[in-house]
Amino acid sequence: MTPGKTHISADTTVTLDMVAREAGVSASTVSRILNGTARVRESKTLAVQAAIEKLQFLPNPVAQSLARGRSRNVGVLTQSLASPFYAEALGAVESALLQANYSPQFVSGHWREADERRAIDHLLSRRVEGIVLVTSCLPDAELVRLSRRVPLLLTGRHVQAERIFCLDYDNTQGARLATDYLIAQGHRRIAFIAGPEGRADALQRLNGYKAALTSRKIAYQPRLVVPGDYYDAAGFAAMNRLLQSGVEFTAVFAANDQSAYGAMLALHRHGRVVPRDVSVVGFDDLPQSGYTIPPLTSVHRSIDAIGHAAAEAIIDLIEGRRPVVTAPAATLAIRESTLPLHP
Amino acid sequence: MTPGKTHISADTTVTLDMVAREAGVSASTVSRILNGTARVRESKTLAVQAAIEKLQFLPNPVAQSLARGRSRNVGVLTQSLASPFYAEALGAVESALLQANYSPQFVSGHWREADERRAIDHLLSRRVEGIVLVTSCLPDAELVRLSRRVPLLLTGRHVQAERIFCLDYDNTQGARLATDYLIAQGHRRIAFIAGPEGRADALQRLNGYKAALTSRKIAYQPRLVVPGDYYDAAGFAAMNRLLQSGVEFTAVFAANDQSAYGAMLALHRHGRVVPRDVSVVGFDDLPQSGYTIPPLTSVHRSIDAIGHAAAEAIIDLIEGRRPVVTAPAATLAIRESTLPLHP
DNA sequence: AATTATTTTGAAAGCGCTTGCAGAACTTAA
DNA sequence: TTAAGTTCTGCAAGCGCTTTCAAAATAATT
Repeated sequence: MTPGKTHISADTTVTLDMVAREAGVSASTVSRILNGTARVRESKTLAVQAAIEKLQFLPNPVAQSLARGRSRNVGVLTQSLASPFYAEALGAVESALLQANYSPQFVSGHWREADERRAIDHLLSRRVEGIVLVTSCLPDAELVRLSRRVPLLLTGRHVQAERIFCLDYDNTQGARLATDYLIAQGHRRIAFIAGPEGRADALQRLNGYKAALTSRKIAYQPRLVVPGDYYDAAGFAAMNRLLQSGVEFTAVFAANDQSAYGAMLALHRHGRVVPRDVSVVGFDDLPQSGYTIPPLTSVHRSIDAIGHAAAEAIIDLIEGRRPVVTAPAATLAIRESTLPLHP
Repeated sequence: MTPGKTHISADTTVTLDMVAREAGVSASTVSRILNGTARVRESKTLAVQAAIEKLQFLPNPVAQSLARGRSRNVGVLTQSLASPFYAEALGAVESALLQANYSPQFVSGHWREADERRAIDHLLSRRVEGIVLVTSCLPDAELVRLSRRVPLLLTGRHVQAERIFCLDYDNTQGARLATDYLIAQGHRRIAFIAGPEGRADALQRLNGYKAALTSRKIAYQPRLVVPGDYYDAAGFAAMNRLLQSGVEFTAVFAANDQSAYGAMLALHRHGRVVPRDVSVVGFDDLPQSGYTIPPLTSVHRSIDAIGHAAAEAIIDLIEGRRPVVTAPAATLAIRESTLPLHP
């Protein structure tokens, strides 16, 4: 193969020594130039750069990791790569991490403790220097224990520990915002489709709903709250239950957009028109939600900002700094699934 | 810290030598036991296993990679982690790869050549042994060149080369299926909302649409075809154009589900009821599509199966085998967005 | 011009694991 | 019991890079 001006070079891997030889200097010098860890004579720097260019040298990060004793890998655990909500966050985490020259290692836990544990072991064996937990199923104690091995960035939940930083994205306040809005529109009988039991963020959303009600002196009615699990199917089922139970309500607040989609379909099936008969509000503001019929009013948080913040915080933690990040506050994207009660 | 029976051990990293010393054997022996690369006396094996257990030893994959000259990393390039369609495929790829003891390295290209190139460079520098390209923006020649460095698994497009394996997921046939169905329902004026220009899969879908028409002796009418880009917004705009242009049509086939969502909203805005006035069919069958209003008829392919197949194929390629995988054929998920023309 | 303080460099020793090679420990055959 | 086979096992040499240490080169002082 003739050595051509190819962007992608031939198969033999070029090593640092080869560069050193080509440039007529020692390996140490090349390394120093590469890492900027010491002054080097201009002329040599130039020669080395030329050699690198000529040989198309790419340092081998595996060897670097081994020599430095640092992997520059950070684990990113998500429950499901396929969830539209998390997917967006991951994109943000990825770009921020890459920018800081860390390599994200994505793994997923499928909402199962055992899977999550296995995934984390995988990350540990890969010598990650920190882990971003985009929600976690594991008990607090286990996370605390894990944090002794490697710093943790946890979203959606609060666990107190030296090396755990929790990025709260204000579920409570978001839920309040949504409920307040419905109340302001004159609604009094507001149903709530809950998230999966036992998950902190789901609980927070429920609490926000309750808080809004009580602050406006509206009695909290357990009958208006139906269980869900954040999936469309459960939202559908929940709304059916609600409709069949005969409780009166003029609005529904769903713990997330997917539940809201399901609920809207159920309403549609029962001949109830959104928003004329029932107002619906979701939570997450998926990109999708601007194109449902009708477009869904939803609690919005910049997932992108959250992802970036998470990445930055874990880097701070890894590098021994105290993270100073704040997740942006929730806002309400008002669209067409809500209407004042008596126009 | 008292050495307790913790799942997660203390901070000092345990090395193979420590295990060797603890078990009273040499490092080589430990290595051989770990890798099963040679017979070892039963008694030593036991001793080593005990030592491993006691010290909670986890081999350092970085060192392994360096020593073996193999990373066991495989790159997975997707255009957008956030796309609901790809996210699902990634999950499948991940699990298959992990199962075979490879580590997926996800990166995204954002549909931009430059970004994709950078992402690939990142993968190469990470010494991946193969790359799964869940679609690619790069020109054929570049992929061919890349394939000389590392085997490639390409989906959504066909490029001929020694170490490129293309996993076709039958866009043409899927589009035909959808169009045929509409025709069978009596529709003759079928509009088509296209995908992004220049992308192979988008073109294939258009071709499938055309093929179905001509095979039924229906003249292909360019006026019925409007451009889109696979996003909801474009689907919305496309339908508006169609409606304003005044062409008659009783059904629409959108190049993907997201376009269909946008189109349905536009129809809704114009007071056209789906499916009574217009039948709509999508492509991809996103999980979402069972919960739109009305639930969307869509071309379905098991993304999960595709992801698995892709992972297996790239492993075959890496390990020097010829992949023998076939993507499952497309089927049509018939739901409520379509109706016979004259019931 | 002779010293001394600085700045550059290279040699060499790892990082934690794998593996070719050859000697040690057992077996089996004679 | 001894020679010839087999089956284990340890030594040592890497894998490709970083980094310490001390020598070499250069610059600053007297």
